[in-house]
Amino acid sequence: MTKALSGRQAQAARNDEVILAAARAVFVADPGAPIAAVAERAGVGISALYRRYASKEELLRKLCSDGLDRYIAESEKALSDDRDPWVAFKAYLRALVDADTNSLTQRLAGTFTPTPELFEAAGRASELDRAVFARTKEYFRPGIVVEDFAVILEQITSIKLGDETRTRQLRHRYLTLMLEAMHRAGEEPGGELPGPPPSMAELTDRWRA
Amino acid sequence: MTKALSGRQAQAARNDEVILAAARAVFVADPGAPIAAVAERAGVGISALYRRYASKEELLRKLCSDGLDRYIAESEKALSDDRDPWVAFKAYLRALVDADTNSLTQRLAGTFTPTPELFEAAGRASELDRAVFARTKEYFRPGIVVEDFAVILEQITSIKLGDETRTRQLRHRYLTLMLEAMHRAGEEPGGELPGPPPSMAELTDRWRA
DNA sequence: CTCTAACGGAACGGATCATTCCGTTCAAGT
DNA sequence: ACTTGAACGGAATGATCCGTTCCGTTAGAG
Repeated sequence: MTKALSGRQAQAARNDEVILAAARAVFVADPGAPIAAVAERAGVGISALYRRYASKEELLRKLCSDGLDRYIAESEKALSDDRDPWVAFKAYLRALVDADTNSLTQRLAGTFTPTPELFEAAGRASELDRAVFARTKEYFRPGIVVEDFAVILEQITSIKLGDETRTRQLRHRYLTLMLEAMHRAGEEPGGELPGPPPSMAELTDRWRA
Repeated sequence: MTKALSGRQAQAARNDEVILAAARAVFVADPGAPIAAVAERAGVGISALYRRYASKEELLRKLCSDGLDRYIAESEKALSDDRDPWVAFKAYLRALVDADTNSLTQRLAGTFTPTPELFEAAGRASELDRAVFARTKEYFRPGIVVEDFAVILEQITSIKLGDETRTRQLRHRYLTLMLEAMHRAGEEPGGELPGPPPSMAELTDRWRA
C-alpha cells in the first residue's frame, strides 16, 4: 500500500512485490513448485510473471539473491549489536531462523546454475558469520565450530508443522535447546562430541550437481 | 548369500532382498525417485520389480511397513534394556537415528494411501515410545514431552552431508548435543522453553493430504 | 477516441514416469 | 537332447506435468 492505486503503473509496481512475496512463500513451502502455483498464489496470470522474469530460473536466482542479502543484513546487525555477546548471538540465530533464508539459498541452489555474484555474496556471508562467531567464541562449549551453526540452522528450519506461526514457535523451542547445549556449561565439561565437526568444504561441496 | 546360487529359484529369492535393499536406499535418498532408479540400483530389469509388487505404491507400502517394524523392534529392545534408564534412553535414540526409519515412514507417507495396518502399527509404535519415555521421565529437563522426540528425530535425520558414514557421524554429533540439552541439568534450571510443546494431534495431522 | 503497456489464461511441445508387452534365457522335468 | 515356462530385460505406450509462448482483452495515458 504505497500510494493508493494511482493508475496502471502503480498497480504494476505493487504486483512486483506481490509476486515476489508469493514466490517466496510458494518455493519455501515446496522448492519444486511449478510457476503456475506462484501465479495463482499471487492472484495474477502467468504472463505477469514472465513479463518480469525471462524464465523460472531467473526468478529463482532473484529469490536466492534476496535471501542472501537478508542473511547478510542480519549478520551485520548482529556484528553491531553491542549487548553481551552471548545475548547478541542468541538473538542473531533467532533472527536467522525467522528470516528462513536457508530454504531460499541452499535448498533452491542446485535447481539452477549459480552466478558468480551469488558465490561472492555467499562468501561474504560466511565471513560475517565467522566474525560473529569469533567474537562469541569464549562462550561456547569446547569443540564447537562455526560450521556447526550452518548445519544446525538447516536442521531447525527443516521443521514444518502447522501454520507459519506454529512452525516458528517450534523452531524457537528447539533452537533454545540447541543453544543451551552449545553454551559453555559452568561445571560439567560435557563429554566429547562424536566424530569430527563439519568442515566448510563439506558444506560448499553441495553447490554443484 | 544364503545357500550359494542353486538354480533359478535361489537367484530369485536373492533378488527379493536385493530389490528391497535398493528400494530402501533409493527412496531414503529421494522419496520421489522413479521406479527405474530402483531397478538400476538393484541391477535388475523393471519387470523384476513388477513381478513382485503390483505397483509402485505397493512397494512403498512395503517399505513403510518394514520401517515401522524396525522402529517397533528398537522400542522393544529399549524397553528390555535394564541399564541405567538415561543410558538406555540415549542408546535408544542413537539406534533410531541409525535405523533412519523416519525417511521411510513419515516422509514416504503422503505419497500413498495408508492402510489400516499401517495406522495400527504406528499406534503401537507411539505407545511403546510413551512407555520408554515414562520410564526415563525423571531424567529429563522440565517441560520436555514425548512428542518432542518425534520432532527431534525428524530434525536430526534431515541432516544429509557426504556419504552415509559421514552423515551418521554428524547426526550423532547433534543428537549428542540435543540429549545433553534435554538432560536434567544439575543446577541451572534452564529458562522456560518458548511456546507450547508439540502435541500428538499436530504430528498425526500430517498423515492425510 | 486511440494506442499500447500490462495482463489473463489457453495452447504447445518436451520431458518424465508408471505400467505394459514381448522376446529371451535357462533350469527343471521328461 | 528337447520342451516348457518361470523369471527377466528393457523398449514401447499413454498419461501427466510444466515451462514457455501466444493471442485476445482491458483500461489508463495522451
